[in-house]
Parts: sequence; structure tokens; C-alpha cells
Amino acid sequence: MDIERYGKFLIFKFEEKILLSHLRMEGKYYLAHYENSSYQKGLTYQPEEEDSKFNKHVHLVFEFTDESLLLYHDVRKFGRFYLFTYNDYLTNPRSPLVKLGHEPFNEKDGTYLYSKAQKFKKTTKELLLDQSVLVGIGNIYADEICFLAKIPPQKSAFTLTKEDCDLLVSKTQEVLNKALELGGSTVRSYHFANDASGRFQNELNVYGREGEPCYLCGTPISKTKIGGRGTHFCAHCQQELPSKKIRVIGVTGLISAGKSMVSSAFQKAGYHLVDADQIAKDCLVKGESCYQKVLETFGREILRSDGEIERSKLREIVVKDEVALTKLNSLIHPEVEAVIVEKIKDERKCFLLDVPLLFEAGLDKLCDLTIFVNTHEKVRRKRLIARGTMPLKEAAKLNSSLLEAIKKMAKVDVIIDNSLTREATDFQVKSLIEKIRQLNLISK
DNA sequence: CGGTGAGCCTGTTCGC
DNA sequence: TGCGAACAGGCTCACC
Ligand SMILES: [Zn+2]
Repeated sequence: MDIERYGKFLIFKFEEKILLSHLRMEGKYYLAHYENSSYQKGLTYQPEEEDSKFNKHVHLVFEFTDESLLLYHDVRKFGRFYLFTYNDYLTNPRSPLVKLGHEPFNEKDGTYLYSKAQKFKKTTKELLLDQSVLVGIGNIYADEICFLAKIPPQKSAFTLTKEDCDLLVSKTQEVLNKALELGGSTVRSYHFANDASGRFQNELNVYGREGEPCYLCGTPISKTKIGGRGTHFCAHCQQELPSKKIRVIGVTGLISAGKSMVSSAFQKAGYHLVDADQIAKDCLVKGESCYQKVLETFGREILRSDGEIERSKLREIVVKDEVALTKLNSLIHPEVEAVIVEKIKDERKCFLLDVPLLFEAGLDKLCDLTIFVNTHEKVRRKRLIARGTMPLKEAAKLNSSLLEAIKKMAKVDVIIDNSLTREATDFQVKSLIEKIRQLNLISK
């Protein structure tokens, strides 16, 4: 006998009949055998123990010719069964299969989802949960998909772009594949002896994490109700872009987080790069704006024989002396800012400001949009979980630069996560650029 | 018509 | 410790 699956339905192909089975919330199947059966795999089913904790929820027992049993167990009795023939189970209007949408694994991109989204009156999350659009996405996974796609679950589905839908489809595949691989998500323990439970619950970014810090930005995860379902999201990571025209973009992030990759992608898209580090260097050249002031403050011992400032000496002083660092910054930052303001004057051009200390120097106020390039957070999280410690408790042990990073991330408009592959980062950047392009077209 | 909420069920958890 | 209320992974249908 054959068993197939379509969406959340199991299709039992008996000799003459088709039985459709939907487990709803808590339905489960157990392989079993009677006590003195020749078949010995699975658990021993003793129907005479009617009131046992387990048996009282067994509502159906399939007896097969090899004496194996299949028990249908469902605490809440939400599960449903439908009986059809081979002739009509795919076509009978009463068959739940006829209303089902596409299998997400077969989607090559977001074209189909986009076509559905445009006619959809409700939110993005409800679009994902609607089995007549895509099959197999439940409440946990809808939240996780929205999080990974950085789309607010409450966003009206018809406002989704084609790129949003591309991203949603690819994240759907990612989430469902991973969940299948790990045996699903066991979020409540209705499990009995010998029950295998899933492990995907350990991978959840938002579901069931209300009030806990977002793994990407540290913002406490929010919980609301959408379509009557508990809905979890990061109010910071899953934000819409500001609705003004975006001409000047500031990018920041820890050293070697991958900022250069982001800026080169923006340059390819026609943005003019403004490199604050380079400007700061240029200011210190003999005869330039900061040269004299820095010399007056730090003395002639920072000079090389040719009269130029030796930057490594300056760094040495500043690294161990916080007062000196503040002083140096107060000399350089206004100059850098003045140069940047001058450079971005041309209203017809778009600019990308690469500024390591974007917020510290107050340069975020020049930007229509700010981006933080984040890295290694996932790796950190994996380590924490592997050690069996709570991310929350460990938060205090984070090194200061990471703490700074998290503070910055809470201020920033967009976070690009560069912890995974180059391709993954590239995709985020490309879809961001496309989003900004669309936005600017509308707001013109 | 669209959107909301009740209903189906039982068990667990949380606050008083 | 007891006790009631809220809540739970899904989906349908009545009602406003
Ligand atoms: Zn976040």
C-alpha cells in the first residue's frame, strides 16, 4: 500500500479507496502491534487499557495483513479524515485537495506567489498560511519565513514586490527543508515514551521568543495576533524602509564585517562611494585641514622625517588614552563631515557613505537610510547553544565591540547579515537595492 | 463582501 | 496546593 503527501494531507492509497488524513494540531501516527502478535515493531498496543493516558486518545486503529497496526492518536480530536475513490479524490469538489495551492519546493521563483499576492486582501503572514496559495506552511514557519525575509508579518500582501515574493519563496524552501531535516518543531510536550521529537525548535528565531533579544539586533521580539494566530516578529529587523526618497545611504559595521562587499554592490548600481576613512586620511596630509590642529595637540613627535603625520604613532597614543581619542575625534570629525556634506551636494546623484563610526560621529543625520553590516552573530549563537547556555545569560559576556554593534543595530534602518555565504549576503544587498529603486520610483 | 471571532477538544502553564 | 483563565502547532463557518 502506498502513502503520499500533499501539503499537510496524507493520502492513504488502499486497494479500492483513498483515505485523506489531516493531523491538524496534534494528530500523530504510531506504528504498533498487539501483545501476542507475530509483528513486533513499534509499540505494544493493549486496547483493554481504555483509560490509560495514551490509549484514551487513540481514535483509529488500522489493522494490516502483516499484523502491523497503525494507531491514530489525537488529544484534541482536531484531525480530519476524508474517504474518496481513485476516480474522484483529486476532482470531487468536496475533496480538500482540490483547493490546495502549489507545493513550495516546486517554485523556481516568486512569480506565482506574486500573482496570488496582488489579489490577496489580507496580510503577508495570512498569505503564507493560506493553503490555497502555498501548501505546508504553518504558524511557526510563517513567522520564521517573515523574519528571514525581513518582511513585517502585518504588511498587506498586495504591497509585496516581485523581489519580496522571490525572497519569501526562497526562505520558505529554506525553512521547510531545514525543519524536515531536523524532524519538525516540537514546541509542546505532548509526547509519550519512545516519541521522537523534532529539533527545529532550537533553530527558531522568533516563534516562542517573545521578549527575548533578537539574534540579529538585540531588540526584544514582539508578539501580536494576526488572523487570530499568535505572531512573533522583530519590530526592528522586519521594518518597512522609510517612505521618503532615498538618495544618501550610510553603511557601517565592525571591521571586516563585509562593508566593502556591500559598497561595491551599491557602486555597481550607480551609487557614488564616499569613504570616510579615506577622507580622514586625506585631512591629515601636510597642508590639509586637520594637519595643523592635530600637530598642535599631539606635538611634533608624531611626525615623520618628511614632515607628514605618522598615522601609526597617532594610533598608538590614542589606543591607550581615551581623552586623547576624544580630542582627536573632535578635531577630525567636523572636518570629515564638512567634506562629506560638500561631496553629496549634487541632488541628482545618489551616494553611499562608508563610515565606520556613522552614529558616533553623528553622520547618520546626513543619511536617508542607514545600513549595518552584521557578521558572525549566528556563529556566536551556535556556540552558545552548543555550550548549553542561554543567549540571555551570555549577553553580559559579549565583548564590548559586539555590544556597541548591537546598540548601533537598534538605531539602524536595515541590517545586512553577512554571517553565511557570500551569495546569501549578495542576495540581501541586491534585493535591498531593488527595494530602494522601487521606492524611489514611487516617491518621485 | 470582508473581516473577526467562535468553535472544535484536551492538556499545560501561569497567575492569584 | 488549588483553581480558573489563557493559551496551544489548524481550519471552517456563522455572524456582523
Ligand atoms: Zn532584530
